[in-house]
Amino acid sequence: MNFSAKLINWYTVNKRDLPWRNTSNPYYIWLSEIILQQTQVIQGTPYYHAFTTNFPSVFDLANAKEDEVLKLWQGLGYYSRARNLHWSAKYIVEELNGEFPNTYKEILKLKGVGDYTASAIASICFNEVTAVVDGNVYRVLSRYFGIETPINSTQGQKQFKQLAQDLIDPNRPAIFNQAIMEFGARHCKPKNPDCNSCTFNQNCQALISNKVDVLPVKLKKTKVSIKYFNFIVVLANNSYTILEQRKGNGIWQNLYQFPLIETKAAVNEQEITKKINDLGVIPNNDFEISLYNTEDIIHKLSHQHLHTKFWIVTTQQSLKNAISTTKLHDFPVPILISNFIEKFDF
DNA sequence: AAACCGGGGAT
DNA sequence: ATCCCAGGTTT
Repeated sequence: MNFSAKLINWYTVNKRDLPWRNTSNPYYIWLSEIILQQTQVIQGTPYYHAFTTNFPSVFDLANAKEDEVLKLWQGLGYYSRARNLHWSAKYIVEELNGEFPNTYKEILKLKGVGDYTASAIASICFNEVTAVVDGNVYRVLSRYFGIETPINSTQGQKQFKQLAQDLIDPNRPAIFNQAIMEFGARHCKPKNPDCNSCTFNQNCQALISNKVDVLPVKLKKTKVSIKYFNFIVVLANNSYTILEQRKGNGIWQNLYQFPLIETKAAVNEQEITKKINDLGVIPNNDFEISLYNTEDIIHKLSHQHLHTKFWIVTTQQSLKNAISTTKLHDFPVPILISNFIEKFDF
């Protein structure tokens, strides 16, 4: 039996019953693929249910406000996915008459859709013979064929894409693509794969050469930078506060937060008071300040560790652009802010 | 080619 | 503490 046939046999026995496997509606498959980018199934599944429930059709998603889409995406991370999802829904409605594109080439024109996602949708929904290459596929193929080309090099990306394209069953592209990903996720795992019970253990080059634990090869780890975030939690007349929307480049684009003062090092109450005075957030600089968390909250992102202080600033002044604290839950915020809102007794 | 973009699961 | 996750975009 060849690689493809063995793989599909494994899949028919071992596949999970996942929500998006019960549909071939390209809109739902698209939602699932965007949600699952760099996201484990266990984390993405609740969001898939939320989006299909709140936006049952591409028209519903296109008609939503961006804040609504971001709010539903809150906590999932990589928020450009949500913004691009919304942009693409409007594009499909306005430019394509609401009809989902049905070829790899046309699907690729959607924002937030690259080679992997276009291949996945084209194969699963339209039986186009386009091989997917995700993290699972890199791992399975690098091990089975003993390929040591770094998977995050330009050469590696081309090599593995071509190999997957050579291997895909042209008669069953949808099954093949899902099978190789499921096999990577469930059996050929990053750590401690069960090679003894593996259907490929007579032919796996990594197992034969004792290289299972070094494949796939990946270049360089990015180093983490440390930042110091001071959120100014205004509490005016015990019922109003201030939020700002993050603009421009950087993390959490278009999400909301308490006014942020970033510093180059940890600051004390005196220093932050001066900075608040300079900003002129509170009329007449008439406020009292206290630190909510005595120990910095260290919020860890892939490339940054955010050493965070929440400063509680109380005042009796009336503020412009203030919102009722009862409305705080309506805004899309980073999980760091959401956790604070849940804990703090507004 | 390298940097950037989140949050959480698995070990 | 480290690696990884049904990756894509920007610089």
